[in-house]
Amino acid sequence: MKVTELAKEFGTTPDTVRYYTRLKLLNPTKSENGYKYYPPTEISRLKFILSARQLGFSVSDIQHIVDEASLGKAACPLVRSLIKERLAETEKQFQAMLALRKNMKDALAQWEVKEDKAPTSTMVCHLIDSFEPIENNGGSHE
Amino acid sequence: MKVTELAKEFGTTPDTVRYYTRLKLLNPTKSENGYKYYPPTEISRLKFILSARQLGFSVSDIQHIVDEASLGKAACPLVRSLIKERLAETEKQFQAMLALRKNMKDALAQWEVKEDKAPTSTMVCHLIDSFEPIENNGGSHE
DNA sequence: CTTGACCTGTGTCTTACACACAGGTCTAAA
DNA sequence: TTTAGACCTGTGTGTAAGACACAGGTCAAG
Repeated sequence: MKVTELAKEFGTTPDTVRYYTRLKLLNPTKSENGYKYYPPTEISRLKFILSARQLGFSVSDIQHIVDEASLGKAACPLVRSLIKERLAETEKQFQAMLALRKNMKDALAQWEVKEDKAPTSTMVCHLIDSFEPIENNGGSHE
Repeated sequence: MKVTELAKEFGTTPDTVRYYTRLKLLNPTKSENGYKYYPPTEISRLKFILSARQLGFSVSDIQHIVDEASLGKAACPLVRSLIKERLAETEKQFQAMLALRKNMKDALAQWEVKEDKAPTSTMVCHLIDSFEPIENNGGSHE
């Protein structure tokens, strides 16, 4: 399989496949014409990589996992350990996004009814300058 | 105020203040010794920038807003319009994170009870290879 | 034989800073 | 007075995961 075919097969882009190939995560064979061909083992490896990405592993994580496996060792303990880390990070980011989203929504609501004002030397935009996050008194969890 | 003082004042880093200064979002005065000093107007501008960042505006957005205001025009319409865009983007990312988080949690649960397996030529790690997202039959919204 | 679709390598761009580095400046203590 | 330490300067590089650009080679079809 050639790069574009492979990408289409899995709903990704040729650039992504080339990126993984640059990083030696994929190791296609080179034909005489200079083209890269991906044999079945590399095809399933791409599938693996894409699955891992969907599960929140970084490309660097995947490199470590693949390295481990290439030594013949079961990568499962590493995989379990990594996903715990990534999940914790994701949880943090998730909470941050939750807060951000609330701020944005609150701001949008407040602003719909406020009039425009010209800027001054100390004030760029009173909407932002005077925005007050609405206290969600305590929160429901913990 | 000097750069580190200013950063501390608002709970940010000197590097961040320097970054905004590089971008001309902040325009300190230069003293004879070469040091930059931030007068009150620049101090309130930093406050503005940090507030805007917290509301999800990109640094580039803020540049546009500041440009608009520096022409004496009210930036409010631009600000309202931009936040709608950013909120829509945030909403998308939020849903993506929600799905990712679920996938990660499901995977973690599935994996706790699965044994380790050595890799094969076509399988790097059976945990990832055989992971199946748990259908949340339809979902509650829409 | 030419057109167009594909391929190659390589390099740059993106975000919002963090960090490094060489060298200048200020302050307080020795 | 010297010197140590903490600050400052400009500039350049690194980050994640690709996207995009570009010059040039290859291939199938008309």
